[in-house]
Amino acid sequence: MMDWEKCLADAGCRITAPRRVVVQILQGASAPLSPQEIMEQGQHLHHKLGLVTVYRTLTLLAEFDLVRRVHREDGCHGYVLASPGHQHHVICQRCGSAAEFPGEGDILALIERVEAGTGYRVNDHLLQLSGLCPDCQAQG
Amino acid sequence: MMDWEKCLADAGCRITAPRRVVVQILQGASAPLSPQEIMEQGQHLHHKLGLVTVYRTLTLLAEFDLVRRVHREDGCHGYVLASPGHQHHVICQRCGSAAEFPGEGDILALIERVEAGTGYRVNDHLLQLSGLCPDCQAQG
DNA sequence: TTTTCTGCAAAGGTTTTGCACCAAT
DNA sequence: ATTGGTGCAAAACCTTTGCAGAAAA
Repeated sequence: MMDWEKCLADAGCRITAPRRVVVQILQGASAPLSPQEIMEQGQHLHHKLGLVTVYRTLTLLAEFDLVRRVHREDGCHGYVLASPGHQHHVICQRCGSAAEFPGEGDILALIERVEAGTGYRVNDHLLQLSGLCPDCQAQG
Repeated sequence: MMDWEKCLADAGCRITAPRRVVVQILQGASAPLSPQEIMEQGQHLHHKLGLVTVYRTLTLLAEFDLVRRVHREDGCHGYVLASPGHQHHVICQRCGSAAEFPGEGDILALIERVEAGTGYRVNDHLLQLSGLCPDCQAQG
């Protein structure tokens, strides 16, 4: 239905019920979800869904850049659907909701300065902001 | 001897041999070390050093911002001594060495733009670059 | 039919907790 | 002497792996 299916199919991967469920849950999520959370929510749609399959599906989706992995304070990883061109997230410290922002321009300028200053060649970057979403700010 | 001791002592914490060892190992490290690695190296200085104590020491040091936690590809966390004002690191993907860079100026500008664009209030940020250090670039 | 995927069970690795002993103040 | 720290063992996690059965192509 969506082009993640084409993306997987072109690579010789099969479109299965568990994979559809994982994507569907992520599509309805406003915050990064842990594999555990994806399984719990996904079992309402496919009650046989196992945690191992969720992990394997997320790994697969991540290989195709269809999902992005973010670090959560609680130690496990969260996953969000990747929208092309918007590679970074702000995560609310209170309710966990996430918003994307485009930051490539600023980052590239920073990276150039770092390369000049340190001598390192920078291939990748991890940028994640945290704070309070508008709703949680209003609730004081 | 150094001011981390004063920092802990002022907070009512004791200066013990294991804590001295953890700090000493981190002082001699050029790359972020995992708790396991800190324990292994630290046991040359204090052979009774236990992994649990390393974890607790790192947690304590992190509370005082004396040490910074970075994410490693292998899933565990790495720790580096924090130098005030230089809050970010570039990590070499090949040899693991790390360099610090000051990026506050660029980051603050970015954060202001994100706050304006998303409505979130940003309290904290995680920025970590990875690439190749000068030595590893030279080695092809 | 053939190959891939799934799900269970079990293992692997990191990090945390409980508790008795030890050490810094 | 008190209080806090240490280290062991064991628990609690998150995540990965092996394998037989199920499902997609």
